[in-house]
Amino acid sequence: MAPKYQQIAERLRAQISNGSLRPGQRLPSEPELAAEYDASRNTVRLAIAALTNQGLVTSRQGLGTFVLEPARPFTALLSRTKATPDEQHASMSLPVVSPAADESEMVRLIVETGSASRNVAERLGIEPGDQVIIRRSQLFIGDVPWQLINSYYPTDVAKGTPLEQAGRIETGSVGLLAQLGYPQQGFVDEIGARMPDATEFDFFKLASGTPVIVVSRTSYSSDRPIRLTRYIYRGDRARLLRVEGNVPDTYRHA
Amino acid sequence: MAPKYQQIAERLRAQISNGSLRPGQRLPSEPELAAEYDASRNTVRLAIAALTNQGLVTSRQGLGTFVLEPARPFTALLSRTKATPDEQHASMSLPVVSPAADESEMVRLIVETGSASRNVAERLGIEPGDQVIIRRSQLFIGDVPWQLINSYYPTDVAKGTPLEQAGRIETGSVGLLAQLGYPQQGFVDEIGARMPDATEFDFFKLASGTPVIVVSRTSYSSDRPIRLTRYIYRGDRARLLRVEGNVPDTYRHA
DNA sequence: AAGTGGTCTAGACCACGGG
DNA sequence: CCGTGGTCTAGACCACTTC
Repeated sequence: MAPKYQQIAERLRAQISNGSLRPGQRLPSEPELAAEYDASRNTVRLAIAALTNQGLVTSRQGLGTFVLEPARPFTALLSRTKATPDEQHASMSLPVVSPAADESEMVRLIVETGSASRNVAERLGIEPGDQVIIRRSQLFIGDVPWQLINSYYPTDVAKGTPLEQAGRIETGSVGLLAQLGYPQQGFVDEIGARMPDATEFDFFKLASGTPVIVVSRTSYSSDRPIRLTRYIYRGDRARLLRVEGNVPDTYRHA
Repeated sequence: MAPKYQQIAERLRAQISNGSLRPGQRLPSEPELAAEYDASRNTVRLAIAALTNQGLVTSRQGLGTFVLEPARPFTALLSRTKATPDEQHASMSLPVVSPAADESEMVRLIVETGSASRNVAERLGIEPGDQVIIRRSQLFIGDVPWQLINSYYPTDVAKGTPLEQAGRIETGSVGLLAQLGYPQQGFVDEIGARMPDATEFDFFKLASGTPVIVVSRTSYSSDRPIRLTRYIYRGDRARLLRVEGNVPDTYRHA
């Protein structure tokens, strides 16, 4: 015999998946559910908490609890079959293939100096606590928060360069690094998922229970790491696409 | 003024991050915390639920609530600079680089026939509901559940072949497909993250709040999809590694 | 003002794990 | 046995939204 709150959650889940509770629709209020299932309001709230953690519903004070729309994922390319390495590295962000890349728009860029955490130091080949120059960007597609980008540069690479200033880098940061004597010759991507921190939670307006995907790209020039870039996406709306070998052109799953 | 349960959560979070509560250590019991913070036990439980959802602690009935060990991630390779395409595709699973691949061990393989979901059908170029042959594997590293692999084959490809039988494929499934007239010529990877379903939750013995990473690989032969393989990892212990261009050999971050 | 979810209390009994 | 977390109740008051 499953606990009562799990039974209530199961009934509501079933109503959501069979369509009798549609996306956007309001659930019965907590007192109504309590009466319907002969339970206390706290027990009903336990059931709703379970559904919230699974990303099925979201509650708003004063309004009610609503079935979430299934997320339409955006897709970012990790590689392109036909792009030259230059093209592939020119853009600061990973290219977006769906929907149209034109909608992409950067709205905020913060440049600051900080000390390297253990993880950052390890990848940049410096000591934890060493100064690094950090460029933080927030990108939107239309008005939807799409990704956070945090780039870390060793001080000896970026000190006294336009990288230290806020504002767009006209030639692209890869081009600028090449001009500075650090042509990008390769990179390593590490891909992981975790629960968001408070900043990420707020930026993406996440529902509780939604993870983020993190792509950590360490770029190298002549065997020396020159940059670490972290691309952070909300897990429920991002798909990373990678193509290898010959595949038909019809792989663009919406 | 933040709600009391958030204040309690914040205090406990601070004790965890500053080391006064160490990984593996038991938290004070719920009645003790209630007394310490002059709160009811339900309020303490709200605070603990918040920490659980963030993957910081886990509770076990009859024992207590414990600070989780920070996960030591395993790393799987999405690409290798020096491997030939054949080497790269020979293994059913993505190669593990850390720790030693020798520890990898498959313990369970189930082969069944089912009907294609919308997502599977779309990628295999068939109709939803069409029959597909499904091979499900569970892999461990040592005795740690490491990944789930679900492979979907169109019936006209796999019907009457060893793919339909349980048991290892001696030449590797890619070699077998080539013998059957479907040499693998390319693939598309789609990478995403989501919260686990019940099967995944049990297999990985996940704590509430841990996402899974899913790599969906569609393999093509002569412009025709011949297989869809889903590699499912627990998000807190998996890192996917991808190398492009020339990088030093020291990128093996433990 | 009325209805919603958010927070909180002070109890109760149950299920599990270890001595 | 006892102490742990798991479930559940029946209230209360607060904060937010809409009318």
